[in-house]
Amino acid sequence: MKWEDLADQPCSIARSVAVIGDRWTLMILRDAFLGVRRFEAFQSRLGISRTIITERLKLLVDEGVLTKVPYQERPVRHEYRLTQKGLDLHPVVMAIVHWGDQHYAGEAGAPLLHRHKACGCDFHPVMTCSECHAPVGARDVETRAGPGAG
Amino acid sequence: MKWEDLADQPCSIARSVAVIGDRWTLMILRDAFLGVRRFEAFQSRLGISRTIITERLKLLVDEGVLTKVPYQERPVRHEYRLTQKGLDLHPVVMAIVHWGDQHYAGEAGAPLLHRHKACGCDFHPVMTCSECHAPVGARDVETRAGPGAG
DNA sequence: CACCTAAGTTCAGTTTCTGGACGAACCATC
DNA sequence: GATGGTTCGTCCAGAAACTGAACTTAGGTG
Repeated sequence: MKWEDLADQPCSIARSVAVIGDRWTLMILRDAFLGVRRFEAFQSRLGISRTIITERLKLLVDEGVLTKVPYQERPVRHEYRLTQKGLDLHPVVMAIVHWGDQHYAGEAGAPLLHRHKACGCDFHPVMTCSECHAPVGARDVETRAGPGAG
Repeated sequence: MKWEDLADQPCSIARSVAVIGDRWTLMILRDAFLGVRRFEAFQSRLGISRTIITERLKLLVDEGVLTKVPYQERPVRHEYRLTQKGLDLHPVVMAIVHWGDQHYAGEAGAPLLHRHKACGCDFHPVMTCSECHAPVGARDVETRAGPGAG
């Protein structure tokens, strides 16, 4: 199987991974959630080839995760903003952060803290069931084929 | 910046992405959560180079996400099982699945359904605040440097 | 003996990524 | 009006990663 074939699999992970599943795309999304909006800022923060930045931003725009908004005319310059589809990735990003905090934070603790504006507390994300609202662990879930299965 | 430098960044996303952030590793983890345990099964399900399977399984074992357990002697054969650290990735995987279900499911619906054993319902994951237990959206969170910042 | 399984390894050829230079379109300063 | 700066890219040669296919190891089956 090749990368491009992932998008055609009857699997939501494969389809998502086809879009966001490489290292630099995930790092670009991290920065986007931290408020980074401009090409130069993505490039200098990540310190990687401009070619890759160009290509990844284009993919994310084509997929509707980011949108290109002009912030000045003459010369026209664009910035990249998260769309609603991009904002929907927030649970993915928070879940990855939390896993990193759990397993790779040194003695000093987490590099970043997240405060829930509504309650004012520093928090970590807890995955719960949409139906009964109880926390859900790996062993509490049974998987079976759905209507969109191949 | 290069791939290997990601692990040294003072950022939980970078550190996590250094381990799980490439397409094939994420696909291997998907299969692991679906109960796949053997080299041949990973290889034939993904249809990719055996070299990559070998390399990715080794990385995941070295990182403590999977563990190699002999399931027979003479000849000795191993299977790969998720450790607790691996099971901790469940929220990440569920968040990715949910995003795919939201944005890439066709008219037919989701390819896979997830039932919460405790309540018996098909559910989707909801990210909530560990402190006040309310659902958390992208705009409800404020980020600031933590004790482990660089 | 010939053939099969499971879990890898090896390797030549192809694809992708990297770092660095370059280009376009404008603005500011001297 | 020449020089330099900013922002967002493109282009290219070399390096790294990935692919497909054959091969290996250690046994099991008929």
